[in-house]
Amino acid sequence: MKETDNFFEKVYAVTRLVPFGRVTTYGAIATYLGAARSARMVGWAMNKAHNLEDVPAHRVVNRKGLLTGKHHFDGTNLMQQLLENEGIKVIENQIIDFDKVLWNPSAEL
DNA sequence: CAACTGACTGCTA
DNA sequence: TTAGCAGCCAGTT
Repeated sequence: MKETDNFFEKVYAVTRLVPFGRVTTYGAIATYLGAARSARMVGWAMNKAHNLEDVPAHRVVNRKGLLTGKHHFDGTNLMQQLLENEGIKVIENQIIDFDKVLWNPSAEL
């Protein structure tokens, strides 16, 4: 493939470092990587990452706490199911107490 | 070769 | 306050 996956590689690394029961946003990761305006690229990285079991893409949601990417998972509510499995409450694709489960790499790291 | 879409975000009306 | 629009990078058609 490509060796310049530094950006994507970092996305995978941060996503994998997300603590149990916590979630992060595309913007948070993008900003942490220095590409605040490239939040979409994070989503693109997740698209490829969803093939990698090592990358908990279900812990990555948009800034509203909405499970925008759940549609990309195998099942229809697989992403929501995984989040609930971690103790995160999700209703109608929206994370409850999103501010409490939000994990900021720039702040925590 | 050119244009559009896409797991988003932030600003302006 | 809520709603709408433009900007960004990369991949696909």
